Amino acid sequence: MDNGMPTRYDASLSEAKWYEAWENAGLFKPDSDLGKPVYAITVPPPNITGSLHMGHALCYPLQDLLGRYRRLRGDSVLILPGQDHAGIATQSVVEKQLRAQGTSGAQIGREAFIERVWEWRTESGDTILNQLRRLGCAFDWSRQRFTLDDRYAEAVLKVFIDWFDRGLIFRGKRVVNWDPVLQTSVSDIETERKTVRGKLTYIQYPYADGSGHVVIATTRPETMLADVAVAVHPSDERYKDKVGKMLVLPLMNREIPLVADVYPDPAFGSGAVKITPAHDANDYQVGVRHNLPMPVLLDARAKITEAGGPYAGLDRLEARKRIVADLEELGLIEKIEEYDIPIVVSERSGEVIEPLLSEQWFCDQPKLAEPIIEAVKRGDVKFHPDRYDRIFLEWMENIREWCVSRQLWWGHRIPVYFTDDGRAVAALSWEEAEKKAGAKIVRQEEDVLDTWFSSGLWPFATMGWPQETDDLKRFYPTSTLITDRNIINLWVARMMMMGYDLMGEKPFSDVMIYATVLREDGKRMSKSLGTGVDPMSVIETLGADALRYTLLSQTGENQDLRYSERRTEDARNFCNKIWNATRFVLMNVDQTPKEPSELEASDKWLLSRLHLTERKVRAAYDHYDIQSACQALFHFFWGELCDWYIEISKPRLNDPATKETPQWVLLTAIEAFLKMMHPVMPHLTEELYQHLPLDGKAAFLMSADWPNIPSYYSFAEEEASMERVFEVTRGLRALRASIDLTPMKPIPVAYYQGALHGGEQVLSSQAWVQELREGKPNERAVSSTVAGVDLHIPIGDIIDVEKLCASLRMELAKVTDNHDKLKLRLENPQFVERAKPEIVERERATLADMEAHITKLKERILLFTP
RNA sequence: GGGCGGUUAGCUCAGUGGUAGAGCACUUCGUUCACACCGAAGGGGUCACAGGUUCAAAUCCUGUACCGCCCACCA
Repeated sequence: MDNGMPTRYDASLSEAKWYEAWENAGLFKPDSDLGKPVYAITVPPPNITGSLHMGHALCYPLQDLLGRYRRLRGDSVLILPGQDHAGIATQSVVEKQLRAQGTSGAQIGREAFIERVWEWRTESGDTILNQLRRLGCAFDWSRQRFTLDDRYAEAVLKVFIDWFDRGLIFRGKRVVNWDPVLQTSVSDIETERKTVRGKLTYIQYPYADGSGHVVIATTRPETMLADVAVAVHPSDERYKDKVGKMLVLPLMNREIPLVADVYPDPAFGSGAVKITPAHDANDYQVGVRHNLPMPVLLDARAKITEAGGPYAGLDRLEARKRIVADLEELGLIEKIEEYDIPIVVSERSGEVIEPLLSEQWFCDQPKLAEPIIEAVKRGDVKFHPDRYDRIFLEWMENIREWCVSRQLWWGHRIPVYFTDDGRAVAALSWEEAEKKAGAKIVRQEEDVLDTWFSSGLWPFATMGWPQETDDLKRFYPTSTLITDRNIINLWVARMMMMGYDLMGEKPFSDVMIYATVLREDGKRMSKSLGTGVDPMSVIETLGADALRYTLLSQTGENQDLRYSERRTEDARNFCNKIWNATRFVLMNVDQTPKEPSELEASDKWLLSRLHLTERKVRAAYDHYDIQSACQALFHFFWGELCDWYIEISKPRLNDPATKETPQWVLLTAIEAFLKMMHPVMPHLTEELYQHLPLDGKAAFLMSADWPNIPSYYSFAEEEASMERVFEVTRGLRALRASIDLTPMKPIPVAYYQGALHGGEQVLSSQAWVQELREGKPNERAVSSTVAGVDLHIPIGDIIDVEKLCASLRMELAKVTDNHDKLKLRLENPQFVERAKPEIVERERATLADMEAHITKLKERILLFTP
């Protein structure tokens, strides 16, 4: 009878088993039936340096959920995973390893270094992918891609060459973010803005003609060595007659001009700004406008160059101290103030970023952005939540050139070759470059491309582009992109630009932005601070499905999600509840029951709820509103199927003459529920599905169809009457509990007056009521009224009369209070006039009920008052 | 400086005009053969604040405060 199923669900037994079974059955690959609608996701590639964190444990199962859902709905689904070489992140990890071994990249050279990185990748690169398997992600591993695979790399170079030839990529001198430790330019996303307490130093720059001085303020005094001007606002009265004069740059004894420019804010400090074009993006603009020289003061390691004269060779911070001291000695320091300085820090090295003028490769994003803006405005690509439409558009409209070159080794080397006569051509190889240039090539560009350049091709390079593969034809454009909000601009925008430009079509239709997973206290999880929760250890103790449910059931339009392990325990309990309820059904059903011709009210009620649940869940999944789907499923299963239907049907199940109908209803409900729950809890549902005695079921739940709940399972009348029955049942239980003040045996008899709508059976099946009678008892009883039904439980004299009266009076006070308020409202002519008629009608009925209730309460109080 | 999100029960959050909801936690009761990772009954909220619109506001409008995130060239 117990069919061998233990009383607790053991996640560790099921999870590995079913994952392997699915994979062996080839279920992670798209259906070969070309007639089916397609659903495709190219999964955001995790870094090869990565290991799983809670954000991943949400993001990847979310994609798995969508894939599994669409599969059940009958689509041919492709979920294509892969990895990103993550240039700067990976290179800095390997550099660190080399340093620990007492060597460095510079020492072993480019080729040996790259070899080392590849070695490291094969060693530990697949860790995170295996962790995704552990989470149950049904991804098509046979199509797995890596951004440095040969074919992928060729696609990257082809794009570069194409854009170079079309003038969309060009070389230029700009002020970029320079990381002095990693010695490369870095993108804005690889930097972090902070404010630190520092000093603002006011320095006097004397006029060359001896007519006094100008005071400038700076947070980086050492940059003065490369100053080429001082700027003031043209409208600034204080300098009206001084513009054009020359100043003597202290310490360097160089003459620099006082220029008028719109950049300085006259309200700030003295209104005069020192101009260092090579080390500040604003100053650079001023330098360009006034055609000023741009001496570079810092080298790649942020040491002072020859341009710094006597300070050459010093580190910038050392130079800063010396310069302030020297100026002090000269009496040129006006004052030094404590000041909150905004600084930019490299995410990878932690070092303060130096703005540095250097020669880099740039991509003309403003040009590429044009079609994107139109597309989003047209609704070609939609964001979820939709507020991101505007945020995205705003950024696209203000987009700037993109520095695509990195001074790294790990990545796609820029395919630009220089000829002996100084020209640059882009080509796939040295030979091709010579042919293309018609000249001798002397060297190839050393820099590599920004990681985002290659990941921007992800939706189509993974499918074999630039070849016209079958996958591309079938699955591009993809359906949904799931990502976190931090990389909308850096990654999503690039995929859009590259997709529209190179494929002539959007890369995906929907972009879903998921919540940031925070700690329980609302703070960020930080790996370096050790405040993160490790998903793998949670999976070990509570199971992958419980973790998935925890995160997915909190996924909607919210921007943050607080993770609490307690919630995963609740989710585990839910798994167990599903396990045991199904176990109960299996203990009572040994073969497929036939669909009955006649249903009782409770059967119709459950089927009706099932029907409604299916509609809710489907709509919720369709709108990425996973939390509503989970809520509907939880409520249906625990609150309706378990709490009510199973209990109600027990007497019928125990009688061979009546058991078949509830058997069929239970099996129908369980099967449908498992299917709907499957995208969230794939392992548990598969395990249970395999036990179900269903004729002609699919080999795997994973490959089954979405449940078909016919609309004739909708029974409004039975729903309403059963709800009333439940209310009465709860009322009787409450009545029982209210007299349980003293030890009580089961109630021998309960009375009722009023229409039970077929609920007699439900009430008498309650084991604690031995007999149910219609009418009113002659003896003393406690009573209450629920849903228009009077309930009485005879009590003899074993009761605390005072306590009972007190609680009756409290109830009376409460009801009277509500009654008076409602009455007042109904006496207000404006309410009766202006409110919707059905509202007024309803309120009148409520008032009548309240009046009846009050009368009864008064009677009952009298009954117990001596 | 600009923009966005949030503020509802002890905790985590649903709830877009009609007398406040869920899960957990808490209190009391209960080991009747699916499940104690369970069941039953309870207690608990002037819906951040101030105005306004409306017969009616957690819900719509305006403003304020606090928390968080994003963007930004103030030395």
